[in-house]
Amino acid sequence: MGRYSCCVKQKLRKGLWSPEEDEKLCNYITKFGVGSWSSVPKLAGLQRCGKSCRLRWINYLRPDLKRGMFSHDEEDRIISLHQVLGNRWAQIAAQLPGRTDNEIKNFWNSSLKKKLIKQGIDPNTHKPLSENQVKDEENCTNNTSMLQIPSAGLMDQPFHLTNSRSFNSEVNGQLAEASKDEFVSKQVFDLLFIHEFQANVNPNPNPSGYNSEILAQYQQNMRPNDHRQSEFDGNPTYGFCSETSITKLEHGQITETDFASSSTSRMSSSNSSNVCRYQNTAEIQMTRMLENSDELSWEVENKIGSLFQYPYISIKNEELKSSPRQEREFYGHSSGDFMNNPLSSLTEELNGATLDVFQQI
DNA sequence: AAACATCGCAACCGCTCCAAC
DNA sequence: CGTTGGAGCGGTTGCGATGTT
Repeated sequence: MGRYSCCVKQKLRKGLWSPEEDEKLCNYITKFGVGSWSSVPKLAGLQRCGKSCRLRWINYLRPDLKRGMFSHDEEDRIISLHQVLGNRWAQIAAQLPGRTDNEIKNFWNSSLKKKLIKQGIDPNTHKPLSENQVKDEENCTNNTSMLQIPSAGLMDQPFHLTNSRSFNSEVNGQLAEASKDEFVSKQVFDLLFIHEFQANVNPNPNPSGYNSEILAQYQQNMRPNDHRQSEFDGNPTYGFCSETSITKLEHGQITETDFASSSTSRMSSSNSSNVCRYQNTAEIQMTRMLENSDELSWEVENKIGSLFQYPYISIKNEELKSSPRQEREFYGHSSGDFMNNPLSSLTEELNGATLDVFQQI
């Protein structure tokens, strides 16, 4: 049985918004703020559903929205963030003040994807494409969101996120789809790489997969923070996990460190103490990983590089506004770039370290 | 100039999550 | 503990603008 949209059900207006409707919505929200979206249309005198009003406000009418083309900086950040987050547009948008998830999603699908393919990079995996793949990618627009997570444990069994609700495990070149329940639940994926990474460097690896105790704790303790808290605050968010708690392994126990509430997630201005505090937090994370690791692949290293790059890029943005050349040199994924990172000592430490992780899931 | 193809963006749809009851 | 409704997310669609033949 199909579902009817709320607009159809209530015989409400659909389609493009007229300037008059925009004005009504703007006036209402400016006056009364956003309360319950479902009551907004009625109170604002609009023949629309609340959902439609919400979308119109968020994607178009919000005063803090940036307009116009994406800058080169934004482009780079989207690509880098997508490499880590996949199609989690809302989380990507949270790192780009003034941009909406919809806008970024459209920009990705219409422009960035093609750009990467032209550069010989698979937009899904962010890995180099073979010649045949380049042709295939150019010829067919495969909409499947296949995020290969190139993290350590997935070296032998790469994972593909086919969509946000299921994922595949590739074993010996064969894709075997499994429901999220057969694995560890979507939440674990939502913990993002660092969580995944840490879950797998637990000191008591279970050869059959994730340590069930740790996983249970993950599922119990960890969930992405409500993004609503940061969506409209107007402050740029910094730090990789601004909307996601991050965990530490302490004596086999998982404790929660809320990035959003730490100094790392938000900076009102450039401030060196923020750098230090971030670094401290990162070091806690990384040290714990190192304590439980022996070796890291280049993939893992790159991943970590990407992971810790964002906050620093943000800081650099503030610091290097007057020096576009330096700024430009910093972006990207080369090791040289990362060497300039205050966190570079961490990556140096990772070289030659061993990681006994991600045997399988 | 007209017809057709392609592109980009705004908006919609269907789903999940979660809080309230 | 099940149900309900609101909010939000990601995928998809529709349509106007632009380019090409």
